[in-house]
Amino acid sequence: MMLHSPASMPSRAKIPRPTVKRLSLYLRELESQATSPPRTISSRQLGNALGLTDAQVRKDLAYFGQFGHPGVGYQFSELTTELRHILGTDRSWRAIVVGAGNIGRAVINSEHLANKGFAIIAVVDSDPGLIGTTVGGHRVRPISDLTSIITAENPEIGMVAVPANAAQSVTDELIAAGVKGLLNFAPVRLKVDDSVAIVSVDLTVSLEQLAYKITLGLTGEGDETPRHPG
Amino acid sequence: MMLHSPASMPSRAKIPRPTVKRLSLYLRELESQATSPPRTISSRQLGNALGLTDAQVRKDLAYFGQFGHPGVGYQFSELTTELRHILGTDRSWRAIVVGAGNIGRAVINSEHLANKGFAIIAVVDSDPGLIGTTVGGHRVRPISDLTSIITAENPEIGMVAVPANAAQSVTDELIAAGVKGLLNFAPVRLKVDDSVAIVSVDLTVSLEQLAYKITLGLTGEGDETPRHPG
DNA sequence: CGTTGTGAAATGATTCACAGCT
DNA sequence: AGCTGTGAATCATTTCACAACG
Repeated sequence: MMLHSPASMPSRAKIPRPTVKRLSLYLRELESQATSPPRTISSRQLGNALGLTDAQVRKDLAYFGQFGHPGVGYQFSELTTELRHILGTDRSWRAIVVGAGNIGRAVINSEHLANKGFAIIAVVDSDPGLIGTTVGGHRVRPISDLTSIITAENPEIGMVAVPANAAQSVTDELIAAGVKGLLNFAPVRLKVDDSVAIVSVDLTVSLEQLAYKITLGLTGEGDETPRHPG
Repeated sequence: MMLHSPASMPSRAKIPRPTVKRLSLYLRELESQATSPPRTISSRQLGNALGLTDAQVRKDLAYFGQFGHPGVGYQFSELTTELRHILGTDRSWRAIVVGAGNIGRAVINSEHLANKGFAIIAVVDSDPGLIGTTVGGHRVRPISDLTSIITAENPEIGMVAVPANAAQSVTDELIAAGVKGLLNFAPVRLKVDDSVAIVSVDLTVSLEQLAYKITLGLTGEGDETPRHPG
């Protein structure tokens, strides 16, 4: 089974950053149409569903291989499998959640996590009032156990769901203990050496983007819209 | 007082979409350094804090006016005020939250909302088990009241925090009732006419992006990193 | 002198357009 | 006929480099 890592592939063109985000959308769309026939979908159909051009869809997919069938389109099952493989959700991931507050609880209880192969192996918090309580089937453990938990269980992912002022120290601990990636919900830029991948979700930023768009009368989703429609 | 709407400005250059996201980051950084001196910050300092080049910072800000002082930099208070004005968070916004599940509760309880001028005017849900309960000081009301609440209170924003299969119908109702913008947490692309602004937050997409980055060994935040560092 | 604001150059991403396969 | 994959062209964004300013 081939991996999509630079070393194991002969040498692939550089992937535009926006492309990877769209791969998630392609997969989401395919999965939402999980109902049986048709067994194939064309780049035009897939693009229409997401507000993208057919050329964009084909170009994105072609960066990773030749999954399509000329005259036919893309097979649902084949493309779904490929996208999961590219994105890495065809394997299982383990995550430790730091912070059992509002956001932490929402993430822990999200059924989407498990569906995508993400397993929460532990939940920790610094609040004595939360430690020992149960959240989504997980007993909240003291944050002082963070390093020993990671050493023992070796999760690849740390989810930072603590207030902004605690985020950097939590991050430092997670990295020192050996996590490979961070999902950051705190509204700060985390300073890290380049040994770790980061994806951030910031509600404040999203709200400001929305306020900006409303004020200017910009409509639609904006990041998924063809630039030259027609 | 000038508005940053197309009609009221003499005619401004087109704003790159990535620029607006960075404006939020600039504001976030300024606010996190709210402690007194220094009273000014240079484009280089601001860029360094966010992993951006100084030129990027200056170019972004220059799209909206001349806020800097040559030889000095940008004044904290002045730039903060301007950014809030551009992003629209110097006025107040009202939002109705649809869905009092995991995500809905997290959003409602987020203190950042109120800090940024976003007021929740109502929470509705379709689950009889939730209706009547209190979430973050708000009594959960039946979703059948959605339209009448909007008609009466006229919130600009609807927050869609319902399962994917309910998201489109909720959206249709929100738009018909007159909201101007949507913050969508459901993992679907909402189909809307172009009378409404949308910003989406999809945890599944974020997780997949993270899995992809870890698999490829990509490090850092990726969307905020200078392309030609040095 | 250090720093901004900004054309011009360089880089990156999207769309076009069409050869080639089914 | 319908569709993919892709080089070439177009469009968008970032970086460079420097004049002008305090």
